Amino acid sequence: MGKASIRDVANLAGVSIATVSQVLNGKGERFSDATKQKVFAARDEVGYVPNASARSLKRGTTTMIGVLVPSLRNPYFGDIVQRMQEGLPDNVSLSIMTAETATADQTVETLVAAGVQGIVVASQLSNPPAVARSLKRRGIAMVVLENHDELEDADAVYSSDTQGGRKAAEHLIALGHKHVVLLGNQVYTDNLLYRTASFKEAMAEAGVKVSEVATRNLTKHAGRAAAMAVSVTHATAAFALNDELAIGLISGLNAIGIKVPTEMSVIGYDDTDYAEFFRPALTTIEQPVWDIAKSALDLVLQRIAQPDGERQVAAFDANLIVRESTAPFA
Amino acid sequence: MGKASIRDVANLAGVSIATVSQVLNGKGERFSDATKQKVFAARDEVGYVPNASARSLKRGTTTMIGVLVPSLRNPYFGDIVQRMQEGLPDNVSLSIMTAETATADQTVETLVAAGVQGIVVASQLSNPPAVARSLKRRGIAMVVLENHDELEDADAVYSSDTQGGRKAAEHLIALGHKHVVLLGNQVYTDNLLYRTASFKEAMAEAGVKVSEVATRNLTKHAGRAAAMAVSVTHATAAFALNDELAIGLISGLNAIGIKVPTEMSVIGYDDTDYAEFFRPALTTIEQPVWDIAKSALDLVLQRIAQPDGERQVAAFDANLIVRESTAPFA
DNA sequence: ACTAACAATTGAAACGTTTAAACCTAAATA
DNA sequence: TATTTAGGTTTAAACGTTTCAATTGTTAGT
Repeated sequence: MGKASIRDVANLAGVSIATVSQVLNGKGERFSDATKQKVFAARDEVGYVPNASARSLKRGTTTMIGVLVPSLRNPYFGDIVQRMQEGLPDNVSLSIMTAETATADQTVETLVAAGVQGIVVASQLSNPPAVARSLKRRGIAMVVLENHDELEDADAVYSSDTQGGRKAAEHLIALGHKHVVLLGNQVYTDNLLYRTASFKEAMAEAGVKVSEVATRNLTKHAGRAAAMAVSVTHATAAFALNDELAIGLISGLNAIGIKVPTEMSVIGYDDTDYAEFFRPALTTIEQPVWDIAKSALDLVLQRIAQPDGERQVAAFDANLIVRESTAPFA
Repeated sequence: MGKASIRDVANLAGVSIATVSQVLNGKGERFSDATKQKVFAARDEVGYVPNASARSLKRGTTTMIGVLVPSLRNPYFGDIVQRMQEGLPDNVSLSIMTAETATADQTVETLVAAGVQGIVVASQLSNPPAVARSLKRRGIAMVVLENHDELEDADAVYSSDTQGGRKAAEHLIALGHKHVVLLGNQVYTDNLLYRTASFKEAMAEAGVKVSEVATRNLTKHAGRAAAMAVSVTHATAAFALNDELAIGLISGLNAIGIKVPTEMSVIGYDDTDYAEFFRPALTTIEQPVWDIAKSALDLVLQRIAQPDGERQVAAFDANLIVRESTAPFA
């Protein structure tokens, strides 16, 4: 009834547990075929599956990688996680957790306690360098999905938010807008900080006025709720900090009778799947999800294999995708 | 350098490892305050975190629950997972994996090997009753997110697809449509089987013609690709097996100049967040995600605590949400 | 026949915890 | 004074593996 252990297999096969272990782990070059057969047969008969705890206790290593994202409700992160999952080597598995800023540090500890070998962090930590240092000291690999210069103790992969913010700005400038709103969270994460800073900087250079409208978070609902606040600024274009927000904003704008893009242009960020399908199709800044996910996975795996290599950083371009939600200022 | 063990804490504090263990696990009623302080201080100094493998090996129990969903790219599942995550008791964690039909069985084994205590399965298994039996024999709790009558060895939670399919049909019938298309996957899962069967049954009763258009999968892209095939049927309404498909279909229809809902009505399934924000806002069948996620979590936890109780089933209603993507047959 | 080499298998220690039981000391009771 | 009680702490076994060194047969070489 209780799960079968290696001992049950050994007894049934009439061999020692050492034999069972070696045969089942493919170290069985030296064992006779007869023995191997007996072991496999016994394994199948009792339905033996190695106890993961015991194995990783002995081996001193799990084969789990933790992934920490803010929310799986945002398809951007769903996509990242999905892609990492798909690219996973056979013997390793992902432990996915979600945590907003407030609980991110604590969730990292949960992951560590669960025995992960490495962590990919997309959530905003309270103090990334400190967490990175602590993890490194404990021999756990960490790669962050952000551009943080002071992060000496963690590998990083990101697409340039500085570039993305600027491209969004330049697009709006090129369309002739003179007053835009920056729609975003008030609890800035580092990525968003770069994104907004570069946007504002570019706008300042061009002499375009930017009004800021804060939101509670970066969801569609928050975007919709902000529509009125955006409209009273009398700006002619808006930069939403992500696509979710943009979609919500457009929906809200629509509800109060403001047409996008004729009366107001909206540009998003991320280029999630939905951007293309939404109507008006979203003009947005593309983050190369596929590359980000793949690099993050590669980097963390590599760091686990070789803890003391040089710090690695993979930076990708953020690209403007022009669709229907932006138009020239008439 | 290597991670600190309980022994390091004990040495530094000048006590035995038993003391450390007991104090740190709150069994320390009998220990003097002085000792407790020393232990805590030592723990903090060396940065000790209990080794999860060793702990669960000894305790004979992990605190991990596996979740198996088809894809995190579909916000329906993202939402379910997110909600389970949010409702999680403090000491337990979720191990989320994705697997389409082909690999679902194997992924269950991966989860088992990782030491989960229970599994919530939303993916389609090759042979659910067999998997359920096998898991039960090994003392692992399982709850399936589907309505499967022969599943004696697993708890289940679902919203009635039979009801949902019928409600979708009735809505279209009430609007006066005489020829509709059923847009869906050719690899039917059990849930979808009920969904389509009841839809077709209701349509047959009402004497409405239904044309079937198969898709490769249930994604937005598949929906868009099917637009032409749908249009050539000359049906006046379509039932898409989920919202993703519906969104894709509408987008595709639009691209070939067919207006929704004036020229064709489209109804989806799931009522994901996007249904409400999409334009035209999606008429769809709501699945009570919150209830489903919560019940699934409760049930699996309960089953872990008490493996030999009566089989539990939680069934919810599926509700029609009328928005803008359906209109009377003109 | 005697050793050497080899093939096949096993004994036993170790991984880091938890926990029941045992132990020690000092104070309380008889 | 002898004995119990209680408080405070430790000993040691166990959990299920993996793995190195040791052991047993066998066969080959001289």
